Amino acid sequence: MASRFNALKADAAWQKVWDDNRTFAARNDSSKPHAYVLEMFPYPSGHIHMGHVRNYTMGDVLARFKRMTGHEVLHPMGWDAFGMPAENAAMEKGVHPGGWTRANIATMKAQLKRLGFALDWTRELATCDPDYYGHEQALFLDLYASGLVYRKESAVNWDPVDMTVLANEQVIDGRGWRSGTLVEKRKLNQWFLRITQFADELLEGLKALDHWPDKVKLMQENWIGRSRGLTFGFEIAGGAERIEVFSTRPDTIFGASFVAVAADHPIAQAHAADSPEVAAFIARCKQGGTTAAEIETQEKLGFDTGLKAIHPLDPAIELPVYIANFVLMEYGSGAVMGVPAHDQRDLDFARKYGLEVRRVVADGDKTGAVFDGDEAYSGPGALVNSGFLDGMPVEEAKRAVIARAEDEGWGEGSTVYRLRDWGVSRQRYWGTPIPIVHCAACGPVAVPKDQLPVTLPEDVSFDVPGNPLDRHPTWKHVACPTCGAPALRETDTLDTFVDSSWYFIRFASQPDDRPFDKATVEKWLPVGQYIGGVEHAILHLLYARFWTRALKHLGMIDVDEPFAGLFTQGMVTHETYKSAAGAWLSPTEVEDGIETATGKPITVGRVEKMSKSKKNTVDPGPIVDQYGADAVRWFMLSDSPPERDLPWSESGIEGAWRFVQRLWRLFDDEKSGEGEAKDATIDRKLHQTIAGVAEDIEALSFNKAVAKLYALVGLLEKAPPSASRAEATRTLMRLVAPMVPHVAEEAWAAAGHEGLVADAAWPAVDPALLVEDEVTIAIQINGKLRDTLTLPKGTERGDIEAAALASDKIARALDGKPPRKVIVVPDRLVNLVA
RNA sequence: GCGGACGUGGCGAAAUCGGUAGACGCAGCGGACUUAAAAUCCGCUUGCCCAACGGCAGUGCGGGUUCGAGUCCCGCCGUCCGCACCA
Repeated sequence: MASRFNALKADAAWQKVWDDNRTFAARNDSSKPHAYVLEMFPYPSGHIHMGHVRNYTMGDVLARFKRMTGHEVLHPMGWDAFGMPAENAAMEKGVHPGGWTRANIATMKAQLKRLGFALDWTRELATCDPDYYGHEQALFLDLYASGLVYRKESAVNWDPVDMTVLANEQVIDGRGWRSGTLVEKRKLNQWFLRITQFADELLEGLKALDHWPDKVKLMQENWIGRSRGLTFGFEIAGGAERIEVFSTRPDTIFGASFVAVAADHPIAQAHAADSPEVAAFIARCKQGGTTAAEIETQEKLGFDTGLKAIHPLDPAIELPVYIANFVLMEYGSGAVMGVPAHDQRDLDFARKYGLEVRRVVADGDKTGAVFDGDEAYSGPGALVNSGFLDGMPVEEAKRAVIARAEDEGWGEGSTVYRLRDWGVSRQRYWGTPIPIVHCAACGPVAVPKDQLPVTLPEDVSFDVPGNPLDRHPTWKHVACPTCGAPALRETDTLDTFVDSSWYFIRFASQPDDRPFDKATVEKWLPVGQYIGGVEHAILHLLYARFWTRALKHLGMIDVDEPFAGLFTQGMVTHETYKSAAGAWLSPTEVEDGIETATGKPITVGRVEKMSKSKKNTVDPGPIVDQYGADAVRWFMLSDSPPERDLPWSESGIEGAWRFVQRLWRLFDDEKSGEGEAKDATIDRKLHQTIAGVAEDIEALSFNKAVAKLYALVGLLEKAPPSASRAEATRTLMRLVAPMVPHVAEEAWAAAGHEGLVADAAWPAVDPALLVEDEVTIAIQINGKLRDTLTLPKGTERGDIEAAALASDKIARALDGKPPRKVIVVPDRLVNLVA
């Protein structure tokens, strides 16, 4: 008598059992091998979205599987709780960022629990809790003491109407999001972490990360951007000044036709003092925001200073010196030589200002000095029109120029990085206060550790733009810790990326009196498998790697890399809908191509990332209530490979729900207990599935594991009763347990097992059952399939060939002519070349 | 602008080492069961040609290497992601 699986009831019951038994609490001192499975912790925005569900389901399957294969598993959860949205909510709704955040955490925690994740909630943390950020302040001061923290001027987006700093996100089409005014760059004194000191280590360390996606390693490599080149000086005609430039293409030095400096280069600044025109041009360069995309896509502008730079290899050549808006003060020395023929940006600039374009690298048979066209040539070739370099290939010429510069003393070979130091100052309230006091007499002074945490004041207002900490009546006024004189607290807070740069360490070890215990951390780290969105491929992951190395540098931890394995999952997407009137419609407002409210037909748009603006989001809450946690989890794992986008669909979740019911019927089916005969087909399929699913889960190829389980279930459903069928059905409970744990527990208990399936061992594989004794062999003529044969595995080449030639279809296709050549791949195919 | 990826039926995909393209799921179509519906079960399902046997084409586009290419190489096109103050 097949009953229905009541997901609502079973979900709640088993979740309570896991909670009551503290089934998923990790024990630091367990003798089992340790496994640390971590998903990127969420920002508490208010509700769990499908992306979270997908991310945490993947980690959960792995965590549960690791437990079943004998590991002590750490699978924690927490909250990346500082950030701008809380302040925006405060401005819009008049709520306190802290209250808003904590309410969101409560909501989202309940939603996560509803999905039955095997999480160790005893280690839950929120970064906005002083118990967390106080330890972070201590770590910041350790870095400060070791010289890894410093202060310098750096540009921010400035809204001149609201008189406030804007995040890049708050700059829309070059304008402040509230005021609508054009944004400017403004310099502020800010705190920086010396990540560049670790540039080389961070680059070299990538090589050891075998379980990271190649694309992420490549992106980090390009981001760090190590390049070897020549740093050299141009003398200025008739002056004492010298301009130092860096070039990765010193070989093209005879092709230089201008020198360009950044707007905030000292030479530009010096000339601004004498010339209103220069000052005006520099002011123009300050327009616009600070993002690389904005700077590099804006029109390339230059201003001829009238200065002439003397070519170091030929004093007769004088190059004009421009101030240019595309040269960055942060990279190299803030000045470049322009070689238009072999760099696209330089070519655009030269054509615009009518500068010489001289070919110095041969492009095939094009060797003339006059360079036509608007496409720079950056490929390989021999040097031409370059004096002593003529005829050398590019790499040799680079070495020759560097050698000569070092010989003659006007330059030297150097390595520069694209990576810049990490600016961590934020002019905002809802973040970790930077534990520094500014004293007129003593300068910046670290807050003594026994005075930590420096906590955020609760009584703040968001009715006017700007940083509430800065205008708070009392908070920033303190005595200098060194001399006792009246002083001011730093009112900037830390970038939230600092919070997420060590949370995985605090998960592993959480003493009250210090950030972590070294020995305990080393039991768990590195994280075995880290899972999250690819949008974090560079910044978060690089900062966390840096922070780990910095702690090692301080002797606080003996770990090089925080994440041994990394997986970046795709987004959850959904169709978009528009009403007849052209407004976006949410999926709940649409049924069968009709807008429910108006009865009018709708337009179905592209499948896109779920977003509020397109209204194509699906709230997991009601879906879980309707279909149960297992169906939602199963859907998240099915069909799409985890690194690719997953299109959410109503029919898809229904299919997943039907599968959970099918499983239950199979488990509940009384005939599975009957019969004594063995069934070799089932035995073989079962063991292939055990091995295959294990392999797929380890590789995070959940979609493939799902397909294998479907195939096994399909076979069992159709099979007549037998001992093999009964055993396979019982074994199946453990195979699906990591993915659909609630129905698995229910069936496990109903079958009379003691204990939980969550604590059961992964079934053992009989290797003898993994191999097939017969194989299907394809017979091709000229690579085209003409017939297939079933032969015993391991049949000899000659016998395979004979069997192939004996086929009627083959004989007909060959039309009596013997093949010219026969290729036999044992156990695979025969290809006859006619 | 720079950097990274992806592209296979109506849809999500599979093909792990260059060896039978489309496993598995969704949708669709036909059938069984039912007074009816739901649920469930069975069958079909890349396109074109053929009564059938079967044949031809086919993995974004154009070339190439190979007995054999979704897979390797060269050149395009399209889509998506990141770019340092969103998290």
